Parts: sequence; structure tokens; C-alpha cells
Amino acid sequence: MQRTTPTLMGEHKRYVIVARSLLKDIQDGRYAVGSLLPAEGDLCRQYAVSRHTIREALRRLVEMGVIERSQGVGTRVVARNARVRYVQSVASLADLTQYARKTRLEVRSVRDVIAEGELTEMLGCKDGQRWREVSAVRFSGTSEAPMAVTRIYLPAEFAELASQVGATQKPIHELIERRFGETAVEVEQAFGAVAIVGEAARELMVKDGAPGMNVLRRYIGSRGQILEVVANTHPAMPDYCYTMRLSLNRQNKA
Amino acid sequence: MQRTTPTLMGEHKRYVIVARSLLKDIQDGRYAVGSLLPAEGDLCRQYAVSRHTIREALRRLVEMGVIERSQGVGTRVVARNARVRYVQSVASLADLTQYARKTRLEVRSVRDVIAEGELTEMLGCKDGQRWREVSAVRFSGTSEAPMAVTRIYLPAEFAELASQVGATQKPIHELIERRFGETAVEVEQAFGAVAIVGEAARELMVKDGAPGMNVLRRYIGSRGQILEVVANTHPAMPDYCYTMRLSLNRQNKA
DNA sequence: CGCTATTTGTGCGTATGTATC
DNA sequence: GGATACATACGCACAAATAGC
Repeated sequence: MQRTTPTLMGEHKRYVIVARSLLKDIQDGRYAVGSLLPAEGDLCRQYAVSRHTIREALRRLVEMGVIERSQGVGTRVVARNARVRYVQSVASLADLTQYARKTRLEVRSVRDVIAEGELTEMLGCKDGQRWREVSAVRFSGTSEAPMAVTRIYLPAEFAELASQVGATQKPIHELIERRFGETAVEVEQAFGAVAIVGEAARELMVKDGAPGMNVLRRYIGSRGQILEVVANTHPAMPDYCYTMRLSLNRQNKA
Repeated sequence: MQRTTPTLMGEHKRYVIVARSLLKDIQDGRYAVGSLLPAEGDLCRQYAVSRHTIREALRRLVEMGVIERSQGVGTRVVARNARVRYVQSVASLADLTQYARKTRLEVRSVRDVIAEGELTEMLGCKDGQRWREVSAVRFSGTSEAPMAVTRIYLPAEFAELASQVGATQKPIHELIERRFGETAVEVEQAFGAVAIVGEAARELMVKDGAPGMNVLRRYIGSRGQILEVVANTHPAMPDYCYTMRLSLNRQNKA
């Protein structure tokens, strides 16, 4: 292709033209989701550009989540449109808890339990599985006011870590990663309202039946196994409020 | 090639070696945050590789959020560590509400209010600002049980949309986008426990003072202005439970 | 203001490595 | 083994943005 018309070509970058064209073809269904795009070499001839330019265009589409590429196979269409527009990000799992660094955890009891019924459902495991349950209360460092009652469930193979709870500021899943090399690749969080009753009400210094918020977190390992489950109960707003921010992900323009 | 061991040992790719080396230099402070990295040409000589290889390495670091590059200027260090490892994604803002398609909203009252005191704080605006407040109850389509009481706050310039609430299945922020061209680029969500009292308790058919969960959502436009604020109050679990999933963002290994 | 030097961005050609079928 | 496809890597040239004189 002639490269002697800089003023004309300066308007549009070639890889952008190619990317736009391919994206349009995908959106219009000329390349079906699940099918393979032509090989790089074919696209070079088709658009009369170098392989480098084709690869730059395809790279854009990969970043948009429209295609996936694998060596020895080809370029597969995986979506008609650019993916996810809104994302929430946290730099580390510790941010999930949103606790200031200066909080302390006082352990109340440690015991072994066998999952059944409601507990099975909460932990998301099978009936009969063994867990070590640590009950604790979290205090704000600055005041004596308790901010949450906590129950931590560890599967039997990590049970020994229960003794570390409260002894270190580090979250348990970090200990699991360090000690057993299992990293949480996914975390499920659930929020819901509950009445605070019994022991929990005494610990949180609220009257029996006062409104509270439950935050349940399941840490899931690379093979889908549950590494840890934490259940927190917090007293009513404005004492405790969990906030998150979602941002528009502008990744644009193909 | 033997596949018995994961490809951990080799990693002879040159751009990976360069990326790792540069990242280490950044983390060790040899390249300070805010400073410029050597130009591509210098790095070529330094590592005795082609410019292509250097650019591939730098591309990795850009994706990790460690450096930023600009034409005519250079490559600037912007962080010592890779950014965000865990992300939650939602495909559209409608997913936030997690309501099944088959719910309906019954409007109870519409009135204009002037923000002051507690309301100012909740809306995140200045005292004296005018809002239109729509009070409503959301019902599950399948049963007659109410699932939440809702208050929607619209700034004065969008007030006319209040009449659309309940008349359409579309979320209000979509109407704002269509009608006024203002897109929500950010959403803040806050969760907290409250006692359900008075009118809300009657509507939700729970007894006065029963535990509930408040979900407050602020939709924020491109110029930072608030487009809409929605406050939902839900009865206790398991009737309502807000769940989210965070996934590990595997993109490093530099 | 224009000019120049510098730096990254775009684009082409070619060759070889490596995963998959 | 062979064919095919993407991945890595070298080289070169020119465009576009920026900063400083």
C-alpha cells in the first residue's frame, strides 16, 4: 500500500480502521459469536496492511473482550459487544472489610462443628463437612464500642490457623495464602438485615431484637473450594455502613 | 515439550525479563514514582534487545498501571505496585438492583422537598437544593408480598420524570440518559441496617421496629452532579439479600 | 513565533518459536 | 511428522506530540 500520502492517512490510523471494521462485522453477525475470525495472514491480504497492523487491531478487540486468541487455534469471537461498563475495584481483599487498621479482634470461643441444615446453606458446602468455628468481637481501636460480632469458619484442613485469629492483624485468607499457598480467586459477599438477639445483642450493647446488618463473605480458591467463610453482624446505621463505588469503564472507540 | 511441570522455570521471553527487571527497579525505588523512565532507545541499548521487545515489556507495565506513556514526553512511573487485583463487574446499572424483570412499582406519593439537615447528608448535596421525592413500594410480580419501600429523589431539572416512575419498567437513570443525555459515570452504593418503623412497617407488613436493610444509591453524572438518588428499605433476610461476587484479575506475572 | 531535538506512536518487512490439530 | 495459527523478536522508516530554545 502506498505510504506517500501522509496528509490523507494521518486522519485515520489503520489499525483503528481495521478494528472498527471487524467490530462492525461482529456486531452485524457476519462473524458469529463462537466462530473463528480469519487468520492474521488472511486479514493482512484482506485489508492490505501488514501483520503488525492486524495484530494491533486485534489487540484492541481483545481488550474490549470481543475476541479471544490462542496460539495454534485462532481468534475466536466471544461477544458481540464490548464487555463490562461498570466496575468496582478493590486493591486487596483487605479492603473489603473496610476496617481501619486500628481495630482489634477478641476471640470468645473456638469449637469444631459439623455442617448441617442452615449452617450448610450459609457455608455453601455439603452436609456433614467439618469446620472450625471461631466466635469473636471486633472493637474499634479508638473507642471501647464493639463494631461487630464475627464468626469465622475454617475448613478442617486449615483449622490450625484458628489459633492465629486475634493474634495477628492480618486477615485469615492471607495466612492461608502464606501457609498453604491457596489464593482466593473469588469472593462472594452477601448483605442482609437481621435482628440482633441474645449473646450478640449483649456484645454489641444493643437491646434484644435491634436491627443489624449481616455481611457474609466466602473466599473461594482456585479449584472452587471454600477457603474461609466469615459472617459479620453490625449494628444499625450510622454506626456501620458499607459503601462501594462503581465507575464507568470507558474503553472506547475501537 | 514436557507438560508435567507448569512453565515456571523457563520464562525465557525477553519482554518478560525486561518487564520484571523494570518492575523490580520501580518497586525498589531506583525509578521513583513521578519520574521518567529512560527512553525506549536507551532501554534497547541497556538490555540489548530490539525496540519491539522494549515496547512489549512497557505495554505490560502500562496494563498493570505502573507506568503511563505519552508521546513527546516519555514514560512516567505512576505507582510502585500493580493496581487492582479484584474487580466486581456489572454489565449494566440495571444489574445493581438485582430485581427480577417481573416486579412492579406502586407510587404512593410525589412531592417537592428542599434538602436540609439529614436529607442533605443522605443526598450528598448542599442545603436548600430542591428535589422531587417519589415514595413507592416495590412488589414481586409473583406474590403480593412487598419487597421494599423506595424513595426516589430527582433534582429539580429532571423533576418532570417523576411522572414516569411506575409507568415504565425502565430504571430512571435510563430515562435521564435518553431524555437529557446525561449518563451516570459513577454510582455510590451504601448498605446499612435500620429499624423499619411507621408507614414503611405497614407497607412491608412487618411489625414496627423490625430489622431492615437500607440500600442507598447515588447516580453521578459526568460533571460530578447528582442525577438521581434512590433509597430502598428491605425487610430482613432471607426475604432479601444483596450479593456480589469479586474475581481475581489475573493479568500480571510480569 | 517558528525551529529543532527528543520521545513515543504507527507501520512495514522478515524470520523463527511454539502450541494445536 | 506436517500444516496451521498465533507469539516472539529482529530490523527500519516516518508521523505526531511535546518541550525548550
